[in-house]
Amino acid sequence: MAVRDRRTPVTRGGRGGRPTLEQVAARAGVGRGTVSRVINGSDQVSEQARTAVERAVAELGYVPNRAARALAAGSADAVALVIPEPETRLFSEPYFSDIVRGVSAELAETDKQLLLTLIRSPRERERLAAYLSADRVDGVLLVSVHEGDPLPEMLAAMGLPAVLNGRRAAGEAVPYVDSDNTGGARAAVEHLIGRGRGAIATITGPADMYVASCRLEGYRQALKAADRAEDPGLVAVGDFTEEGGRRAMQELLERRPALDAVFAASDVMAAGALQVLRAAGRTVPDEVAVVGFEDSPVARHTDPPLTSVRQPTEEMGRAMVRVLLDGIAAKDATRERHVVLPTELVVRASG
Amino acid sequence: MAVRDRRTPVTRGGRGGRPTLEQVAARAGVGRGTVSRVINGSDQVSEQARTAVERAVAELGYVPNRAARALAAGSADAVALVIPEPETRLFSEPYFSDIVRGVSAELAETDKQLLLTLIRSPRERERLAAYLSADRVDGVLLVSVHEGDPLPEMLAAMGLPAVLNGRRAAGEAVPYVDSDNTGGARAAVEHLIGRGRGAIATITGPADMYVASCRLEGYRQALKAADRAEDPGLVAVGDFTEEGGRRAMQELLERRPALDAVFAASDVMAAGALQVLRAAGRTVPDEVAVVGFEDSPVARHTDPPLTSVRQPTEEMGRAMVRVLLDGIAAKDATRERHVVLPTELVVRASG
DNA sequence: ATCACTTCTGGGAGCGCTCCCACTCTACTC
DNA sequence: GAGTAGAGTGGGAGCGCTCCCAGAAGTGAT
Repeated sequence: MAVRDRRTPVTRGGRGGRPTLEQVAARAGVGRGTVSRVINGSDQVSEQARTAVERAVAELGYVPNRAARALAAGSADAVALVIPEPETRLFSEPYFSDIVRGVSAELAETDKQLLLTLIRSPRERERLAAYLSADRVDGVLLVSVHEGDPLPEMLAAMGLPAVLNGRRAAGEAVPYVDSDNTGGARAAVEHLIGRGRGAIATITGPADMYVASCRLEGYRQALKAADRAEDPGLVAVGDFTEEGGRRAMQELLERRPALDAVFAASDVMAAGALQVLRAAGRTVPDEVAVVGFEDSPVARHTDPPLTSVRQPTEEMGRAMVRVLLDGIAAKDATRERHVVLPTELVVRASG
Repeated sequence: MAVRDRRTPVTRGGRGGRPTLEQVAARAGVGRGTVSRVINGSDQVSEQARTAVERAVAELGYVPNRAARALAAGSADAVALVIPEPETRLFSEPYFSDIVRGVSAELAETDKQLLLTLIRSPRERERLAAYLSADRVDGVLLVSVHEGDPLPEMLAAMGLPAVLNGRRAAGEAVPYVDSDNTGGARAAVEHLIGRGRGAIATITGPADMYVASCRLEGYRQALKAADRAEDPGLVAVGDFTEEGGRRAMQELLERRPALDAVFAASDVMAAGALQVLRAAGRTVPDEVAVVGFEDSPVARHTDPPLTSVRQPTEEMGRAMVRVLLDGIAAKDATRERHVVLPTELVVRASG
């Protein structure tokens, strides 16, 4: 007689007695191994056994227990989406929502789960690594990591695959998915040139942000391609906020009153610029054309609606997952996994 | 000789050999049970043992293996945030972002993980229940569930605690956290009345949505409280989209050209109304005052900026988690868990 | 019929925890 | 000094899987 009856033989904690793999095996008249093989799509199973198991699974409504599987297999079947959330409420931006949608969509085709982690304090940041290390996730998607953030390197050291959205700097080593910021900016400015604008100003993001420098680079490329000299007086630095956009526009107006176009490195800054232009009595787009970047909802609600550069945000989310899964599968080789997706200019009334 | 050397004694799959509870026990010179007790904060541990274990944990950098814990304890230490995502890209709305932030913030204090699940097809919807049932989560947060959706009842039948954000209908039985839609609408309309507006129109949401009827009810209450008769001609039905707002405004203008105020049940519809008013040559707020609902970013970027009713969205997220954890803890009693949070009127230039 | 493969298959062992029983101490009480 | 509670503790059993090793069955060549 076995010594086992202090606990009810039925499942203890969880929701009602879900069937186990063992029960499926019994019902199908096969061994556990065979059921496991069928569940995991091994081809080392006879058709007969397969059908028997599949029927049993259906009849019992069997769903594998994730924890048990993770424990036995040593993998988590989950990836984490980590979003550092500094003072600004970055996550509120539709940009992130779109990324999440893409991620979720692509992940739905796997049976991996999506674990959402917002980091809102340095303390949480520290605990994160420990959390992630405890065999809880197979990989990490990092959104909006800033230059100098040690997280990617920490993950790499732990051997945890990771993917960034956006490069932290030129020559980013960690796998990433980015949009073609330079090309997008260039297209925007070329559009302005094509419309006959002569004095095209730009409001950039902070100089130490790589996106910002890419977009500025695009602006320069377009000017150069059109054989125009670049006038430093037409470049003002913003900080990706509306207020920053206002200040920068003010500055530009003072320095170069004759400007007839502005390319802002973000829609929000463009919105700020629009306000200043109006206050200064300049009509948009007649006297000054304005183009933004991102094609956020804001762009549709400014007056006039903003011409802007659209990023394939959702697709970026999807691509991130593909790159990550790739990295998880190839566990060893740190093969170059860099994806840059094209942007698209959306022309509206502002320029 | 034991029969165990076909597999390396070291951990197999996962990232490098993380220490196990057993190793911590050995190092601290205690049994597994004691370590477990310390980790889980039991008070049945002597100070001496506790310190020894704590030191060992620190020295080894021990982090409990989640899968093992879940398997042994029969609980998942995770909750799912389920977001049905119909045609409209609901998730992009800042509203959801804010909910997520609240949820995440509140959850960070527990050691539960947040699992994000977007449902974008009926097929995914069907698979969801099976997924959730496999002991994968301890509870479910449901965002934006529509009337007639069987999900909450399915979860209840499975014994899985769930919390809704927003009621599906009056007398909602499932635990929920909602904002005071009626009160918010009432405050908005009272504000309009207080500013001396005489013919106050309203653009409502779809009649079959409970939120919509609540906001309409608030409109009515305010009129009644001011002893004003309600004019059906001043009520137009929208659908929470910008286009719907435009149509409704058009309709109102045709029916009641003399109206001098509009309360729209959402900012987006208010934005649409604003466009129509401008096209019709009406100045806002001089000739017509406009108030929206939600205080979304759109409200800050319309021209003029929109007076709107702010919901404590992030706090709603937090409250949802609290209610859910409560439900998980009290596994049996389906005690009334209904929370309604107050709103706040944010006055801007539009009315 | 025999041997060597190849394909399938059952089931033991073990993943790292939590639970809980049995047991050892201490500190009181009478 | 025996008797009775606790308070603390160790460790066996088991959670539901995956892995992998032996074998059983089937196939073809000799």
